[in-house]
Amino acid sequence: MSSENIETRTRILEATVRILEDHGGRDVRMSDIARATGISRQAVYLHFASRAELLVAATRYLDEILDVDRRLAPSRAATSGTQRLTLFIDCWGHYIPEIYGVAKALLLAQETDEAAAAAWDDRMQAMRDGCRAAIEALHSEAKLAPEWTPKGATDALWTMLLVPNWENLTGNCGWSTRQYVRRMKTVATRTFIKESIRPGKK
Amino acid sequence: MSSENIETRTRILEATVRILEDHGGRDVRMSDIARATGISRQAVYLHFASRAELLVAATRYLDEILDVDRRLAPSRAATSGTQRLTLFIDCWGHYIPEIYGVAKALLLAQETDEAAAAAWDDRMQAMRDGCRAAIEALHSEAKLAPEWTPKGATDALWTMLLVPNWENLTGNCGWSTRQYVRRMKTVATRTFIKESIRPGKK
DNA sequence: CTCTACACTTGACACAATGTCAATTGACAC
DNA sequence: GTGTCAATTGACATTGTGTCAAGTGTAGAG
Repeated sequence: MSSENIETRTRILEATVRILEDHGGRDVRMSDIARATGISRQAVYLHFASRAELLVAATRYLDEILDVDRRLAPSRAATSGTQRLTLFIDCWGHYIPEIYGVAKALLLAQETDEAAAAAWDDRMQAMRDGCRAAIEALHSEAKLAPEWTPKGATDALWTMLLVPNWENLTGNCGWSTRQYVRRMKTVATRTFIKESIRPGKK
Repeated sequence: MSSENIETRTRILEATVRILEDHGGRDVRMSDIARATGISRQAVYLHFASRAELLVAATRYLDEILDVDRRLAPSRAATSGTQRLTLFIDCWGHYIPEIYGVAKALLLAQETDEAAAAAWDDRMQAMRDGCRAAIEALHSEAKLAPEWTPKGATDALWTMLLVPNWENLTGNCGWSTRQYVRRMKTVATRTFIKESIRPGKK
């Protein structure tokens, strides 16, 4: 039955997300996912053509559950560029830890797999759009620091917020999510907002 | 003869560095290195126990050639924290493109190999020391922005300067080395130096 | 001149993990 | 009952690392 089909597919995705979170996205084989789902390794291939396709589907599945659009609403509704920037960092900083396992797996798969690379790239471009929107908002209010063009500032902000940086700061440097959010706001505020009108600490 | 031995070893390292630079550190197999050296694949294992060991040796070999210590001298000799910070970024920004191929290969190997991970980590800790020295210099002159502790600022500066960020900015964002250096100085200066005494654009 | 040492070669193989293929099982629907 | 379809089992191709064993060629030592 087709509902069986879909049910199994969903069970695979659930197991994939769970096991990737557990293992931080590393050392998870197709056979591990199959075992966690309770089916044979080959059965996974009846639903997903390749490991990369499964990872991409798991990413989408997780995003649906986490409801990214709703999370981004506050930033989109911001009444100033400064607010938009800090609310975006808030949103992103709390989002990363929830997707980290799956994101890391995709990030690793990206090195060897075209499809995974494209999926990751697509995701990161969406994040870049959020950065650009915040920078554009600042720019249109003439609050962007004079050293920056909107494009340069977007590049810099985007890069700072990339997952490997979060990984380094929370993993190797021991920052908490709270510290990450607070300090990335500090970096972004100090770096991009013209000092004459810069607000004090949040 | 032992000199033959060392000569071959050096030829392998030369070929490794060359081929890694050519390929941006990706898709370089032991057999490719052997072919580029002009020996059999197995002969490479007579000189290096594993791919990771070869990559680590290639990194050291390249560092010898590039004379990292000499390059760092200006930053070390800086008379102010601000100068130390910007000279460090200068040095680092011009160093990365020269080591990128080998660094990227080590970075990729790191994901699957303990020894490569340790070697990379060691290298990055050395870079972190440079960051810490610059931040400490600022701190001791009371020029560090009040939002930051020395440790937090070191973490943040270190993370910003990591290789994957350079990769994203120069690769995906199209920044030149000149732009990278200039803009990273802007980010670091604006982020970490107390505004009352911050200098104008370099 | 021969013996030995040594770097290197050739070819075969173990090992992981992905992905493919073919034959089979079991359940449900008509 | 028969066909359909998901899933199973087991075998196999592939790719790259790393290991092993036997053989080649050269150079120095006796």
